[in-house]
Amino acid sequence: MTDPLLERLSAPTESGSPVDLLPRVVDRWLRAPGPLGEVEVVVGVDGVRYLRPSDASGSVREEYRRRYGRPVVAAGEGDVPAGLLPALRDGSRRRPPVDLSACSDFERAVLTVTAGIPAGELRPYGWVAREAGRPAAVRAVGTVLARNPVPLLVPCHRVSRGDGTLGQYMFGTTAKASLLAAEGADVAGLAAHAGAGTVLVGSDTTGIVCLPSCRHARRITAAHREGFRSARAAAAAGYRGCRVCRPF
DNA sequence: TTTACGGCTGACA
DNA sequence: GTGTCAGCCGTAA
Repeated sequence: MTDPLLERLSAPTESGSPVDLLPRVVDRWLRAPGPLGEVEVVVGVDGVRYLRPSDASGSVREEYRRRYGRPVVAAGEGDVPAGLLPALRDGSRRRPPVDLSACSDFERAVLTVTAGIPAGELRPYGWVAREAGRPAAVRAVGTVLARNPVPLLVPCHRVSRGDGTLGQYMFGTTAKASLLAAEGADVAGLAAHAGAGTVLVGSDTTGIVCLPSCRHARRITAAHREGFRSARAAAAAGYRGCRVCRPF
């Protein structure tokens, strides 16, 4: 550490008591293996603040400083948050703490809703907007997710377009599909539903409709499965929405 | 304060 | 079925 400001922040005070201000104003940066290749991660005392694909030129740290106005130093051995490596290896594991305090209320709401989408399942942008309390802000949800500070940890790859197609992704659509496949999603089957215009899948024995990727939708036997092109069509047919995936 | 811009959607030709 | 377009809405410049 050569920055004089950082040295002063970490120095003992005149009264002799150590100041632990340093970790509160300076974040830690590290590289870690991710499901799509190496990633760079910035960690603060309250959790992971930023994550991006590795870039040898140092642009990730530069982008972080510019976006959040906070200095970054290399992390030490003990600075890797518990749960980070398993979460990056397998999206279904328990996540490390994530610090979204630099986000706006709307961004935090969108990211929090997104974080609750189960592994291997998809929810539409409009669904996220509704669950975040701003049903009309569908487009804005896309904007927030495009800037997701912690992709993979907040699984924005599990958000799809309303017609069932995958939509765009920070790391590319192919990466989105492969992440979902690794989580157990039937990507080809979901694409087939979307291609057929089927947005919802119901069971004629229960009268319940689900989003096609919902764990309950997968259990409907072929003989009793009925596809719908819209929530309105499903409701008109007397179906109610699944309480797990809440399609409408 | 204003404007432009998106990981979108639904309607309409 | 497939384009196109206007509308929507939070951000950043």
